[in-house]
Amino acid sequence: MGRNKELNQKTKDERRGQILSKALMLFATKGLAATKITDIASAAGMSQGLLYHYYRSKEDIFVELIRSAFERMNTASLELEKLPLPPQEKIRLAIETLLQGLNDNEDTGRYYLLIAVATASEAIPEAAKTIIQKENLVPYEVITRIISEGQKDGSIKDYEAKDLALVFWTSMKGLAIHKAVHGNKFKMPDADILMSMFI
Amino acid sequence: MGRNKELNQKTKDERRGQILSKALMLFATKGLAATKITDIASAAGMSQGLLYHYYRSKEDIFVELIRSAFERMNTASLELEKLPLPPQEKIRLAIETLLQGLNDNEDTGRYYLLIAVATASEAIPEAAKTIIQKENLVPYEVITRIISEGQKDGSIKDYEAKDLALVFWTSMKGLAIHKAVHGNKFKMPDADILMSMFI
DNA sequence: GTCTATATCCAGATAGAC
DNA sequence: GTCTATCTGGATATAGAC
Repeated sequence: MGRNKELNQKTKDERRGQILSKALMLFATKGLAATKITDIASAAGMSQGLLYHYYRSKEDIFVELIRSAFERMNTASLELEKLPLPPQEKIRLAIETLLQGLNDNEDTGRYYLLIAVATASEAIPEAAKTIIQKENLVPYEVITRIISEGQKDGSIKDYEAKDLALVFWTSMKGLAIHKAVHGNKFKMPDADILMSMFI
Repeated sequence: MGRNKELNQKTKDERRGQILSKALMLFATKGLAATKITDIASAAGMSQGLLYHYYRSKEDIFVELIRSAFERMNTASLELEKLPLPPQEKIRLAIETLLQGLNDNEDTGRYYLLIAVATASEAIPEAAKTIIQKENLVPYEVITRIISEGQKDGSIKDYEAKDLALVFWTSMKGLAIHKAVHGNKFKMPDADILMSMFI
């Protein structure tokens, strides 16, 4: 009995995961408003009606994805900061990991694209705006701290740390968008190019 | 008689310009699908009905803006290339002009944002896709040529010219998006930071 | 040229059968 | 859990009066 309940919960979670994955692709390439609930349902292989068994609305799905995107990005940022590496190596690792992620895992790029497009748009649910406002700064702050540390020991150039952090993230998001458009034809730039802003 | 016709045409063009300017702001901040035709009409101070006197559809307005955005961007690129300056000075001028434009003229940032978002989106009119496909490469090609020239005389670093051009433009578009979100709170980074990838 | 009113359509969400 | 059928609302575009 309890076992059945757990099993049901598990398959339900899996189903939700499928829906989220398809919705991520659609939201990233078409945006929230242009993505129809039927698009998501048919991409996930179910009827519109059934989709409402798993999510209460299109906006709920969107908010869930935004939450998840920031959780991944911010967790990764904070993990990076904790690594026992000198600051400039953290920056290099961040650049290489992000470029690699964009190349290898399609969802990685889509999460960044989703954040980039959602952050730029006013036409998103209030709940999503709240999350963005609360979470958006974390990666900037982490990178700023790493850069400041590297500037103290002289291993990172002496531009304003905030400026460097800004250019770091805007460049990454720009690359994510480009990747989303050109897909596999897109050859990653050499990480050294980006590194040369820092060292 | 002919004079009246000209005058009418002129005020009509002005009215179209007002509509385009308001639509640009809305499309840039909300996207095509989330922008309602009534939003545009009321922002331009007219009824929905009247708007259809000037444009046949919301998509027509969008396509017109895309066309105009690329015309500006590509003209500016080609003008830059023709200037009697050494290659690395052209790069520096491009960066400074773009950062300045983002700072001073609100529409400049919006045009870049419109291009960035439209290029990333599948949910745009076919006519817009055609324009993008045809025009999108011009700035990349111009910058690539300038970089190659600078590499011949040794004044620009020897990374792959195409990679450098890609990072150049993706960074610029990333900054444009950031500017659109944070508006006036947004302090431009030092142009030297971006230059340090090239020299 | 400009407005209000309206026809038409389409998408989000619900109801109810299986 | 899953589907089909349907209600409802809202947005595009048109018609017609001024």
